[in-house]
Amino acid sequence: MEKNSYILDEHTAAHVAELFSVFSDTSRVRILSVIVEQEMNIQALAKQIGVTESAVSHHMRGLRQMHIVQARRDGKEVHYSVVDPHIIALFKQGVEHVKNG
Amino acid sequence: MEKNSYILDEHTAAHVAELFSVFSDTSRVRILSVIVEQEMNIQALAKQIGVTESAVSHHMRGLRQMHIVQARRDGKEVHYSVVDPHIIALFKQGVEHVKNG
DNA sequence: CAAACGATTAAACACATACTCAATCGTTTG
DNA sequence: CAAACGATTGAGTATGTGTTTAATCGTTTG
Repeated sequence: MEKNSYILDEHTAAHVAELFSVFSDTSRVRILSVIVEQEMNIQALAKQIGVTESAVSHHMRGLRQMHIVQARRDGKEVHYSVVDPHIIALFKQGVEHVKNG
Repeated sequence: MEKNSYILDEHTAAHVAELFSVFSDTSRVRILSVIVEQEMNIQALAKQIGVTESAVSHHMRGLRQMHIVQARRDGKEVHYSVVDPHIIALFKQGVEHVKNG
């Protein structure tokens, strides 16, 4: 058994960090807490969170690029949701940890 | 059933974001990938990761303050490790998600 | 087809974060 | 008790990130 067999290589570690970064901002956490349960459009999210639609849209671009959210256009509105069950599970596990002390 | 019952309040969301921030940096992820499995001192970690001891120590201060790591002094050396099983599980779940595509 | 509306984008800014260097602390050991 | 060694801290810096404002895009509707 190698002595240093555990450490993650830089490349993998960077990806892990990138994944967790998704959940490392208060606004994004609030956005996700909603669209993990039900899809919602930019405007409604902006109103609930208390930031501009622009800010939400910026977050959504990042989340889209990371394949965390799915967009569905319906007329003028674009509805976002989270589909990947692994992502949902990871997020909820973090939330539960906080809620249970 | 309330329409907006899902959204996390700002305070809770901030704590969730803070928790996930622990895993949102490449160096910290590499540090944790080691001390989740075995305790290790600053110098050895610095060597493995390729940063200064100072940098590792700075990370450890943050991790200590968040109660993520435990320090054990042994002579001149301070050995760090992760003990909370919820934290370990959360971290490993993120790593697995990355490793399995 | 023009006005309205929701979403997106770009630019600019404020703030946070990770790092190194240098100085200092705490412990051991010659 | 002084030198050595590992760890910590503070200062300074460079880079990254979240936000807003203003302009523009895409779709619907009067």
